Amino acid sequence: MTSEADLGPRLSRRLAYLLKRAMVDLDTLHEQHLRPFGITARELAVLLFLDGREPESQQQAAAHLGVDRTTMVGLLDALEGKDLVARRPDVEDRRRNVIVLTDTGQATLRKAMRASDAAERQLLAELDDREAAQLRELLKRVTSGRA
Amino acid sequence: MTSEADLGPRLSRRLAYLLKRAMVDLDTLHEQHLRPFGITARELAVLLFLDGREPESQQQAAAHLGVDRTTMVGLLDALEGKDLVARRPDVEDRRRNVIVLTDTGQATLRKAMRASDAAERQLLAELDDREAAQLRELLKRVTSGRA
DNA sequence: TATTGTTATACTCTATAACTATA
DNA sequence: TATAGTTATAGAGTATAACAATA
Repeated sequence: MTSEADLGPRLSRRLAYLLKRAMVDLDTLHEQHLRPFGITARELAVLLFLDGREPESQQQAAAHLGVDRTTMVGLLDALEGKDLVARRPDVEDRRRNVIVLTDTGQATLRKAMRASDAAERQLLAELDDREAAQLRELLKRVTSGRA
Repeated sequence: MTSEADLGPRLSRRLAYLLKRAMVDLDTLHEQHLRPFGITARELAVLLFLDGREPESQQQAAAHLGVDRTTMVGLLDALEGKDLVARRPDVEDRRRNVIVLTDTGQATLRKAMRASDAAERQLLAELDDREAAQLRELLKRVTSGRA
């Protein structure tokens, strides 16, 4: 999926290679599984983030998601164009837009999350349930150390 | 390192997030640890790849590494400019350049690999040796399924 | 005619600067 | 004066097309 030929063990055992390879493969799987819903993995992440929160302004959401506010504009343009989110003027500060999921957004989120779960399962197809949980747990500990 | 604020458990437990986060963190660590040697993680990968092989043409190397041949030109320009690799005209097919590590390239490779090992150890600082090996093994099995 | 290395061009992604409307 | 959203612009990074030398 990433490379067709052998890189040799010295390179293919490096952590950077293994992580990148897994990420690229998961990206490809997400692309396949999310295609029916017309959204990208990144857009799904935005929907999932908005769903679990009190309504926030564009900039608050952008800061939390770690994207630039100018990038957020385009991201929301796309999602709004698909009627998955709505921008509502903030009544208390009319400079701000409050971002909310539409009903369609809610429904799409539920279905797309099942598709994403399927993509993850396919990535981990070689592992049994205990090993899959172990991998997730180890990765979580690795990243949380530098929260 | 990646995000300053909490994303909520629904998002921060996704495999895509965990993998990307680990990769970005490792990139940052590599940047720090490799700075003294004046090379990037990607350039180190090229050096490591060349070291374990019979001399190959630019295109063969590019294909193995999964980069475009036009991208390879710039990559080798940079490495050649630092006197880490050399292009030698292939005596049997004068269209080709054979790529070899210079002595400086060999020495830099050895030192940079130790730095890369240190970057990996720092990424996995929260894990003990057994867990670190486990993570590596699980990732290897995940990716090798789609070789 | 096809292929290697190269250069020129275009495309994507993202960030910086500038504009507007509100505060 | 400062801030939220937006737009315009510029910068990396990479891919496609075109070119010169060689096969």
